[in-house]
Amino acid sequence: MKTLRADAQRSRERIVQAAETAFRQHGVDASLEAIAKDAGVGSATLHRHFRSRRELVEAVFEGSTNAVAAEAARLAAEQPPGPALFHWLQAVLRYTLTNRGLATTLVPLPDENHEGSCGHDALGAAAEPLLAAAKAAGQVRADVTAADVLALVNAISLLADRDPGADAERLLGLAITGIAPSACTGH
Amino acid sequence: MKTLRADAQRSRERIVQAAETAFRQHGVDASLEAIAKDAGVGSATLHRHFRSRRELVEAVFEGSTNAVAAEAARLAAEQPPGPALFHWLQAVLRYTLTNRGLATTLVPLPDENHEGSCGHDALGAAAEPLLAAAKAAGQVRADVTAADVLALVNAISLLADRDPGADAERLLGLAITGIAPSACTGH
DNA sequence: CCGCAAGTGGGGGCACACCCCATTTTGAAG
DNA sequence: CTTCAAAATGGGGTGTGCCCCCACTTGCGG
Repeated sequence: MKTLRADAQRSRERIVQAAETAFRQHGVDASLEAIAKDAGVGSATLHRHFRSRRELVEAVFEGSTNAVAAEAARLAAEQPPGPALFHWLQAVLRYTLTNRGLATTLVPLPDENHEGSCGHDALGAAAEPLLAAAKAAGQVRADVTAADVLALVNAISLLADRDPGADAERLLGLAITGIAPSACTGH
Repeated sequence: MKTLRADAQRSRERIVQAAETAFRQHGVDASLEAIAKDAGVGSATLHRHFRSRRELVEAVFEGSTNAVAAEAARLAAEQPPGPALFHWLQAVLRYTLTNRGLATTLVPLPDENHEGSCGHDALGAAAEPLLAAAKAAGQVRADVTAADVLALVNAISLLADRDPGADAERLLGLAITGIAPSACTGH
């Protein structure tokens, strides 16, 4: 990033702001052209700043995603490892639920060259220490990874995104404590 | 349903057949117009038979969904309750994974007036007895419902749909046996 | 103050969903 | 077999949205 020109920077901010409003009102599938018009820029400008809808969505939610990631440290300091992890996962879930469509952009793009932009990474990094602590305390199975728990939360978010009738928090609770306590999954 | 006219019936079948091919090749987001053309009908005809893309998708997958539902009975007869349930859930998961995009249509439509068409119902009905048996055998927690387990499978399907890197079967295993064996979710 | 690269936006191309309505097809009654 | 009204059809029109081209404007280092 080689220092955007001043006017370009302004355009970018206006677009993100307009997008934030539009996403809140019409979901993340809001018309990009409408966003451009609201922002007072041409659609070409929007497309130059954000090559894809996804990029725009990530820019809009970057701040709040980092805030949720930061929450992890706070919880780790205030609660024992097990509950800290659980409550943080709940927080992540609630966060995605309050922004319909956000869940979709938190799952890593399959072919992404991984330039670190994806908000998924921030959450992954935040989960790591929480999970490690919970494992050390023997409250979480040793063979579970941060990617696993995040994937599960994300999966539930995606479901709740489409089916408002689903009780996402309940499902998270079930996934954590397990549906079948006795391991009947073997042979 | 008041007996479609013969030609209408023929059109309908040709559309479903063309759609099946198109969905396999381009996913469930394939162009409806292209499907209509392949089927040799006008786009208006397609839209009259299937008021929405979703309706068409459901028609295409109706048969195989019922087949998976039927599989439940077979497993129940051949295996003890616990493994039967687990293996059937695995089967449902694999089924959705082999048809990218299918997972989306298996989640019930929020406002649907529930005319029974939704393939979700068939799976729900199939899950019920399996789950009841597993509960009776004490291999599954008593507070879990059929809707719960299916929701979890569906959630994982949705995730895997978007992130091919996710190991869906592994996640299902985790959700069933639980991430945190000791219930650290309390207070 | 100048020049030019960075930045801009209107408008065009394209693809798709969805619908209107003149026309054809069906099938049952006479 | 003829007739004909209702059922079914499909070409084409409309609207919307994404994306890009390219002539034009603007910030800013010299």
